[in-house]
Amino acid sequence: MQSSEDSSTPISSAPALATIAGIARFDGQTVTLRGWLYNLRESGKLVFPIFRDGTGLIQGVAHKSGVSAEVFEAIKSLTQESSVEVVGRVRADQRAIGGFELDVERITVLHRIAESDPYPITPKEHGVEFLMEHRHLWVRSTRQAAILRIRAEIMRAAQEYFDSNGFTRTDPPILTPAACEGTSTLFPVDYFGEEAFLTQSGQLYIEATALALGKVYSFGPTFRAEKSKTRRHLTEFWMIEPEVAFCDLDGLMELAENFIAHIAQSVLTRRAADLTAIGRDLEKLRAIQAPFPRLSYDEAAAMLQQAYKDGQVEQLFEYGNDFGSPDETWLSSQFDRPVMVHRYPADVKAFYMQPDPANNKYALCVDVLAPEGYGEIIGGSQRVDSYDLLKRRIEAHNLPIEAFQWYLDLRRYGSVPHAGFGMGIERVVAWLCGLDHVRETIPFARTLNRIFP
RNA sequence: UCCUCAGUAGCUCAAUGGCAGAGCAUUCGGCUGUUAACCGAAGGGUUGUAGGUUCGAGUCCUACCUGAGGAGCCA
Repeated sequence: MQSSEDSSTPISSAPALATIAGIARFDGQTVTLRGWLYNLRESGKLVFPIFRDGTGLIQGVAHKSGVSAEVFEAIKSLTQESSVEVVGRVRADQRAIGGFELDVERITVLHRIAESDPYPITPKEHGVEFLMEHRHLWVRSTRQAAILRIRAEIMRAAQEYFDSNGFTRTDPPILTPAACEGTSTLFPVDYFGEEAFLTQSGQLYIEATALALGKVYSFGPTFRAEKSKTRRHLTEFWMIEPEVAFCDLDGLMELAENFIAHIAQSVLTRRAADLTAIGRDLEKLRAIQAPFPRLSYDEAAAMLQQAYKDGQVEQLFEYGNDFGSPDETWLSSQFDRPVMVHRYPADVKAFYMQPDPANNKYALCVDVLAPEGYGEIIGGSQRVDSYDLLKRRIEAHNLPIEAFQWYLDLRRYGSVPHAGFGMGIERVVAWLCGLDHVRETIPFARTLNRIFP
């Protein structure tokens, strides 16, 4: 009977299997590494193969007089990204990038890439189109791998925050019968002859589960058929959405700032090496602590109008409109941590947002704008809890009332004040990593002009 | 949908309207500590597509295709 540990037994009989990230504890010992050739340098009778194994990079060294002719030739003729199993002695060395080198003793070439069809992504520069066309290979690069590890940590920390604060994860359906806010930005699918849509938000559904379980969240992909071609947009992206019964706007803003601060500090603690590897300024992340600055829409609008007078923004902000992208960029650049803008005019916001009792021209909503021009990362609100008002809103927006009967039931049977928000994971990854574009924040980005590979 | 920019070797880019080039990658040779190593050599092209102007077009004009950045909309 084979034990499960056999899966980590080297292919050839060989010393203990090690990973590059955990190589330090094997100093002076002979180990087996499994991975790929990252790059190869030669200097006469010396070869320096650099290996990667998914956890890091390590430089190997072999001297012609130190190994058999077969081993030396095998290393010398390796091609980039050929897969190998290497046996060698780990040696601390100041000259090496990771602090350790591997004196190669034996090598098994699992798959050697032919010279006639070399690995396309070389260690030099490449353009966006070429890299996206080869995304399935691009993810092997150290930078892309680091970003994906940071993404994984952001997702883990986000779930951890809710899981350890009394929330229950309740994921809504991805196939949905009707639009939340109009159908123009939805992807239609054929559902046994009926038209269905891919979800663009699970919010309405988690309002239902929040009234069942109190504090809930959902986490999954969402789809928007917006023809947006910017560094902040994907057509398929991951959103994490909490929804809380007996919660008002103030409670929601407190939740949002504590949630974001927890994610930022977790990434800083657990993925500092990856952040450094991709060139992120860690000081900017250390500043991300609650509380965050809060601005009412009116205060933000006044700041924008003053900024126009001072020549800091190009276009005069017209009071009553939603903020444009350049407006958000300028506003967020005034702070060293995310800024929460609340109480927008109800007219520019969604039908399900609760009016401010102090002035019903305003909606009890909040947008969280990330610093450094990364834009809106969270949009949320207190929800309308009155049956009559919600029904009037649905009718005023010309939405099909039949499709919303179940949603109205939530106000018909034991309605309570409740609030929630949605946070786009990719924008948070782009922001925390300091990236130019969200296409690098997800393994395989779906954008306006790309659904390949 | 609109605005702007780009498309030349496998990749990244040059080329005043006048012989289509370099670096990297690949192959061959050299080098006993290289750090996107370096040095020498070789192979590698229907200049996105279709028209047009011109003695002559990679270069100018028109249309289309593809991509990028931005606006609107959004997370």
